[in-house]
Amino acid sequence: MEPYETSLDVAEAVRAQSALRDQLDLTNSLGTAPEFVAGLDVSYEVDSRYAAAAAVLIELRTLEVRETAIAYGEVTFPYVPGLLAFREVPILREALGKLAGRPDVLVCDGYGIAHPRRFGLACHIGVVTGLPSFGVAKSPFGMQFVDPGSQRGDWSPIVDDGEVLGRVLRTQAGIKPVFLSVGHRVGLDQATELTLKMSREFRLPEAIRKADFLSREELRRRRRAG
DNA sequence: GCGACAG
DNA sequence: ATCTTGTCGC
Repeated sequence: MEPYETSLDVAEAVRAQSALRDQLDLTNSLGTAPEFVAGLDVSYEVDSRYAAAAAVLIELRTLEVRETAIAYGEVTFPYVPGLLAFREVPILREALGKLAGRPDVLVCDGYGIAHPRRFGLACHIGVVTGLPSFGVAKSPFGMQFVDPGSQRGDWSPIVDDGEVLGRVLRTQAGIKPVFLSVGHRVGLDQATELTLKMSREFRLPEAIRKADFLSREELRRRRRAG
């Protein structure tokens, strides 16, 4: 069974998710100094059927963009909370495949293991690419947490059923925090460190921000072209 | 049964 | 996610 074939219904997707979860590696395999991160994001047309995905490769040391890639196409799977990956992974992989450079780690707009079935978008992307990955989400997704301190770098645990699944992390003083969780082959401390490193100026990590802008720009460009 | 619900 | 104006603030 192909993990993301277009004909899956919700029940089949849940089963496919469960099968993929068996391949999840929660061990940190990032070295002390990863060099390149690829940020991923998807923007949708108004009809929510066609979308643009962006992959932005940035150099961690400088936060400068090294390379970008775009994919555009129809998204068939509906948005179902907990199954976002079945909607976004195919087009994200297409964008990723256009990158010539190889990222050391991927950052997704969404959740990793802080997920109802412990297997969010960042886990999917990590497992299917084999690359280390983690997720940075903008809203709680029903997760239980207490507000972290107001300073940059302050965090509090995301807990579900007594399990620590991630962190609510303040990336900018006095600004709404982000919701961090690991995807694949990355430790929570490493993901936290990378997120802070990439969020020097804004709430969201640069790689995700750039991917967001780029995918939106692609939609605008196509609208203007016809 | 009803509301909540990453993007 | 996306539809949307003005507005407050640096």
